[in-house]
Amino acid sequence: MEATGTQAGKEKQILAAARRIFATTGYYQARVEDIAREAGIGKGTVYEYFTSKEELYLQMLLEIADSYASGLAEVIGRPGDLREKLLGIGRHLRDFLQEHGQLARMFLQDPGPVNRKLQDHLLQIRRETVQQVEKLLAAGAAAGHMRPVDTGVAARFFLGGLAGVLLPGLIEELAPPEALAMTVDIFLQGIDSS
Amino acid sequence: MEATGTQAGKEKQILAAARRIFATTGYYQARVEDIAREAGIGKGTVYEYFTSKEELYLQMLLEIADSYASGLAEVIGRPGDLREKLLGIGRHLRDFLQEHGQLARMFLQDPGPVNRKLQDHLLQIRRETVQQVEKLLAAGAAAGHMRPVDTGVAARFFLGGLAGVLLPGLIEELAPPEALAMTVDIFLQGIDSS
DNA sequence: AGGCGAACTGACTGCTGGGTCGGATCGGAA
DNA sequence: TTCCGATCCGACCCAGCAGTCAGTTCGCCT
Repeated sequence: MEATGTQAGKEKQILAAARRIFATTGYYQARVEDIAREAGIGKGTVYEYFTSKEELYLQMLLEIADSYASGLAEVIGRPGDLREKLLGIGRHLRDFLQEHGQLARMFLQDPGPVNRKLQDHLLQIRRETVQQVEKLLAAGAAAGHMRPVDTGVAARFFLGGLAGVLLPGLIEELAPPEALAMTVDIFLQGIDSS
Repeated sequence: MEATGTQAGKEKQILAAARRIFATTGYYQARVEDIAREAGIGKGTVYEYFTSKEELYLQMLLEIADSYASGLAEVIGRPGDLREKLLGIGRHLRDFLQEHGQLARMFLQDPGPVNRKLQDHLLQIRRETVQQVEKLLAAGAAAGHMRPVDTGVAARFFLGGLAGVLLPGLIEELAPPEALAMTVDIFLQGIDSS
């Protein structure tokens, strides 16, 4: 009764613990008992809320993926010019990586029964993201000053480049704060036609 | 005696089998027995050549990583202007992903005792790659027409962007052949100052 | 107080799979 | 042909852990 845990909150509690444990050890090395301990409950209780380790893992990743996707959509929806929006996307990605850095790499984890089920969902999110950026670029093209590059390639290049600049910051050394703006600027000049 | 396997060749044989099995199932799902079967030998024999599953895995990944790194250095060393070299890097990455697509994601796999030991080596390779590209860019800057962007950010942006354009081709749909050149062009214009 | 169901628990079970090892097989030297 | 070391093999051993379940505690109602 000392920890947070009023009835339905227990599920959240377990998910949060799972996030921490899975993030540090990965799926296979994580023991359900560790997650239970981290959540301050008994192992059996985990199975009152989730039918299996795999299901718990799935639930956790989907939750995170969805929060990322909806956050991104919100950022893109905010008013502003192209540069402002691209910066917003970058910031959103940066914040996400800061919070879920270790978990993010799990989206690229090895295949297997666990991830098979995730693939469709994650692919869907990725497609949507690319499409949203494409739409931004198409709008920019319509507004004039943009040379006629393939928006699909440009969108993927931009997103991949962002990851290339931001992700290493977590595993290598911290990316300087101005790296984000630089990236956007290089990209913008890259597609500019003025 | 039907398969290839003359003495020292057996180690290569096992490594090749390991590559195939690990690529399809990932580290944890792969059973040593499967690898042995795939290599056409008994499970015990695997342990004549490798002390453990983990060591076999490590050996395999390091081999691939090194072949990637040395191939890249060779490509960069070839004479040609900046555009030609960047294209070469892209082609090299594309070919590598085509051959080792599934394994490539393993470099980003979950943490744990297995990968800990790899981290330094892979980080080293990544740093070298970034530095080599930085050097190319610095040379381009010296040669004149290039605005003064941070070469570190630009290099990471370029490499990440390449991966963003090429990797999805494997998991999503095939990247069109011209995507590579487009990527390089966008990037080049992005850093151009003429 | 007392009774009841819901929530919780961790000792226990069964299985999976890494690593071992005694014995089989091979191939070349004498 | 015989012998011997090197190589190969897979049945066996056992540690680790997901999932179960019989028993306990909790908290609410009467």
